[in-house]
Amino acid sequence: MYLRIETTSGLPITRQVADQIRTHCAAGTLRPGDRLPSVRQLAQDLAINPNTVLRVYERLTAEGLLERRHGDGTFVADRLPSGRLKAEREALAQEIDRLVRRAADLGMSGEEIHRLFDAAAGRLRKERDDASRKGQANE
Amino acid sequence: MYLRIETTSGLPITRQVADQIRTHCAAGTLRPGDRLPSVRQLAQDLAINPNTVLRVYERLTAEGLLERRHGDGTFVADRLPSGRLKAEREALAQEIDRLVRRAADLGMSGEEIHRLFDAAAGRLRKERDDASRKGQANE
Amino acid sequence: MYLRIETTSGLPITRQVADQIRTHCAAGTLRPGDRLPSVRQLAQDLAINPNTVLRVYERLTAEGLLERRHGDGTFVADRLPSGRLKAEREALAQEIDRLVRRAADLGMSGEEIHRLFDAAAGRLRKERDDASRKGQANE
Amino acid sequence: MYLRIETTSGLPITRQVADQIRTHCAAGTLRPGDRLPSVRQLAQDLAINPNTVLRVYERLTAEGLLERRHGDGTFVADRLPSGRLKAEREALAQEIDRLVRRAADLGMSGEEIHRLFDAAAGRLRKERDDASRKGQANE
DNA sequence: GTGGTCTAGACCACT
DNA sequence: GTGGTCTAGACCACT
Repeated sequence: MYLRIETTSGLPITRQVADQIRTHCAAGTLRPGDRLPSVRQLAQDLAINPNTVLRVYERLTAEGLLERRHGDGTFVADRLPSGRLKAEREALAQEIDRLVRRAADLGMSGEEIHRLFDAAAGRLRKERDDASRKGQANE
Repeated sequence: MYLRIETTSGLPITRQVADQIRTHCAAGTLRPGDRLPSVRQLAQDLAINPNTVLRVYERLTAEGLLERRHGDGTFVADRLPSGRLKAEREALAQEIDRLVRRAADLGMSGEEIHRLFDAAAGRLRKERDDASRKGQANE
Repeated sequence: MYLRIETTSGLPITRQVADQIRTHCAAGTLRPGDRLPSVRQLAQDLAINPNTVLRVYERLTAEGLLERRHGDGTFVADRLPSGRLKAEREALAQEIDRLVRRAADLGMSGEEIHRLFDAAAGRLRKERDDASRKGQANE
Repeated sequence: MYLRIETTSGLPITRQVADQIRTHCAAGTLRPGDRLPSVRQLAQDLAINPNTVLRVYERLTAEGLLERRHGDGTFVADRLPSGRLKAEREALAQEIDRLVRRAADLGMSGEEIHRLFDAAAGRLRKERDDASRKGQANE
């Protein structure tokens, strides 16, 4: 599970982390019963305060997405609320709307945007290839 | 100048409004010397509190993007800080990065994203066509 | 709305405060649309940390019992989740169960417990009479 | 000695177990020199972690209520701290206060509370009768 | 004024 | 080790 915080995005840290966990649950990268990193561990990985992670876990637990077991750890709920993937895709579509609107305001053509998309997709593919190759090398 | 607020985006209202004004200045939709809507007017249009608009105008004035003329109104600065367009395009590229990353996490292919983008672009074109046709009718 | 914290009860402060607000909502002492004390105000009244109050309001909002309006205040939700009163009465019955069990373990007779109940009820009646008389005097 | 844990009460498990042992010592159900269940046994009976039981025994030993004899077991102290029963009854009276207050907040009359109490007492009597009858059968 | 986010740190409860 | 509660305090966003 890759999580990352973008300081430039303007979104509160808690929102960014929660969104990404929601995405992973919807996509199946996180499955029912999976253990999440401990509060302290994730806080250290993301270089944020443990209370901030705790707040995210609390909210997602209230949403029914996670389960916290005292003294044991935090887990993806056994029975995920339904319709997650659809909701996530709709949220994504809405973000694409926003982005296209902004690109249009900047006077970019459709082709330019497609090119930016492709460049971003390429960068991501490369980044993840590198990561997995490195992972193999470590084995 | 089209401005809109998305309550679902998670971004603070001030940030959304400021970003859009910055974009318009960078793109040339707003040009040096152009008058912005009055604080009260914009607040009413966006259905937000005037103080929120005021804070945006203050912030953009501090950035050198706007000029407030006492008793007259708020205007785009005569001499815009340079490099705005480039900065805006870079910010956009970064958002596209984030979005592609999220789409990938949701298990979407590059083609699917392009399709979503085209749909969004189509919707926007239609919306603006309608708006301008309606505008002509009003003249 | 009377709220009080008992340090001897062993229950976390957040739980005590949340329980009492739930009770008031179920009983109708707090009605849909009613404004709650501000986070800072309630924190001061109860002599606890504002973050603690905030956490209570957050949880009850997630439960659908309260609504927070940014920059405005916290309110009882317009449409309360149904079945609150029944749930509260059941919770109370369960507590009475616990208490009777403990009294029995202490070797108290049924009559003794009834007498304790009556004494407690008398004390409370007197306390609230005094409070309302004082309230009238202040007018 | 009957012990039970209520997950709905909001009280920490350690507190619940310790309270009940204190009650039994005050009431004389547990007498000086009596052997308590082993840490593992009690943990198994209550379906909790042995460390949790251990912490309770440690705490009550520090209070002077229990004595741990290395390699032998845990026992009620030979000389119990004085005034236990009175303290327990006062704690109970305080809980009744809390409960009456909450019932009043829920708009219940004194009669209703008495009725709830009688129902609870009846249930408990039946439960213990059944348990002792079953116990005789086992002999 | 109102709520919201985040950090830092102490101490507790459960496995 | 794990999560949970609470305090203190800084700074931000919205009415």
